[in-house]
Amino acid sequence: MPEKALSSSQRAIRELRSRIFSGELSAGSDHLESELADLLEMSRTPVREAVLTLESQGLLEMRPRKGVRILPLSPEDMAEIYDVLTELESHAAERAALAEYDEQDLAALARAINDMDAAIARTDLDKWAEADDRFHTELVRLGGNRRIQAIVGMMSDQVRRARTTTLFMRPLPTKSNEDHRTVYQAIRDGDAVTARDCHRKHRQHAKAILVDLLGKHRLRFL
Amino acid sequence: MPEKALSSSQRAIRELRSRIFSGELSAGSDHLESELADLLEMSRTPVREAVLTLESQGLLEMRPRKGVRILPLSPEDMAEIYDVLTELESHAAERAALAEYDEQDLAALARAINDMDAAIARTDLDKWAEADDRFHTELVRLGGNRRIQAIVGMMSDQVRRARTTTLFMRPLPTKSNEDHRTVYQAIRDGDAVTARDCHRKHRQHAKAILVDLLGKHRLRFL
DNA sequence: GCATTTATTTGCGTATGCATTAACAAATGC
DNA sequence: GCATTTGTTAATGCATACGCAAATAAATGC
Repeated sequence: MPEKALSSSQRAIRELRSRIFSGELSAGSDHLESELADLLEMSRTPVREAVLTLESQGLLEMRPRKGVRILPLSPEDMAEIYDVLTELESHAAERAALAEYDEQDLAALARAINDMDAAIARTDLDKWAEADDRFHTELVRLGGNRRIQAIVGMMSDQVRRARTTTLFMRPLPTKSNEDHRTVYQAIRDGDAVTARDCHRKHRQHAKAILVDLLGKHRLRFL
Repeated sequence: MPEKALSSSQRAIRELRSRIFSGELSAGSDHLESELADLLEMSRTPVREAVLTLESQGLLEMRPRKGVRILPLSPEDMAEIYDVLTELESHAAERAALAEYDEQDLAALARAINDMDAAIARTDLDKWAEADDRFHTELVRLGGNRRIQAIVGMMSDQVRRARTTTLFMRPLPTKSNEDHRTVYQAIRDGDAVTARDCHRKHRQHAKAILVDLLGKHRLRFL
């Protein structure tokens, strides 16, 4: 229960991330270090450390004398990110299938799938997105490669911002969950090839839909 | 020619990296921030910023009151890294094949292959390793995905340390260059599937050899 | 003699101040 | 009137300083 006592730098990272995702710090905007320090009610030092970290994660960019710039994502960026996610997640799916997990181990995965079904039935897109996130995170975790987990985590963060915008522009992702179930069964049955290929197609499909959507709506930046 | 004037933080990053790769800062060793500051002849602040960056790149770890620890790489770590490299590089190979490059564009790739042949003929393993690096870097560059370039760059850095040790324990990589040529030809001919699959097998093979080597020599950490 | 508590040291986290440098504006020369 | 130069401002990069928390050593009680 003494869950407190997070260092200012860590808080700065969390706060800045959250404000970037919420749009409070919008993409493309410039901010001074001192401005961010005021905003978070701490001094420049921890803010600077947080900004350094977030810069190396590709969320923003420090430009001397210009301020900190929240990086906008172009459709090309989204395509790049989806390609990385596609390759690394399908590898994770393959590995998960080879790991001989039992249903117990896969419970979280199954729950995420069910939650998505439930959310779709209620047309609750936010809940669906949350469960979808959970599915992918859990899948990668089951893959067992911690470097992949870290990379996918970073890339997913960047996608998350875009999803807020695009989620309500696309048709209900009803078919998506069929893919999830197939991947789940393949993992449970130890069918590595199917797990890999199916998840790969799933992600490639998602990428195609997104890129198409961005093109249709002339969304050059997010 | 006024190529100078690099910020202290940037210098700290370069210096620390170089000293980590050279072994001057050996894996597993602990160092105080102030100690590193003395070593680089600057104050703690830029060192701290550099350490933050290198930590997010997985080269070291900050442990409060314990100092910064140069992370050792276990065989499991190497396996993880190779899996990431395998997936992302084969994607790059696929994309490069689809990009319709002409021989002009692929000149650097061809040169790297020839340099490897030459190095093998002279049994110059260092030169071979350098050219091999060049081949993979160029391949990923041709793939066109900048995020993949960044990730592969980071992972390759980590492998580099291990390679210094293992390079002289393995047989001459004569067969390796056949793979490189096949990939090259597939890219030139626009054969994406072959480029992808062949490079994938190439990397998986390299991983197997390395892991086997580490196991044989009981190298638990590098 | 061992354990628990207290004191001391040591290193990190954060703040603050100063120096440096780039951007912008104004002024002067052509 | 335009360009080049100089001056001013403002934001960053870096260093120093301080407080706090943790690890270790010392000391006291049992």
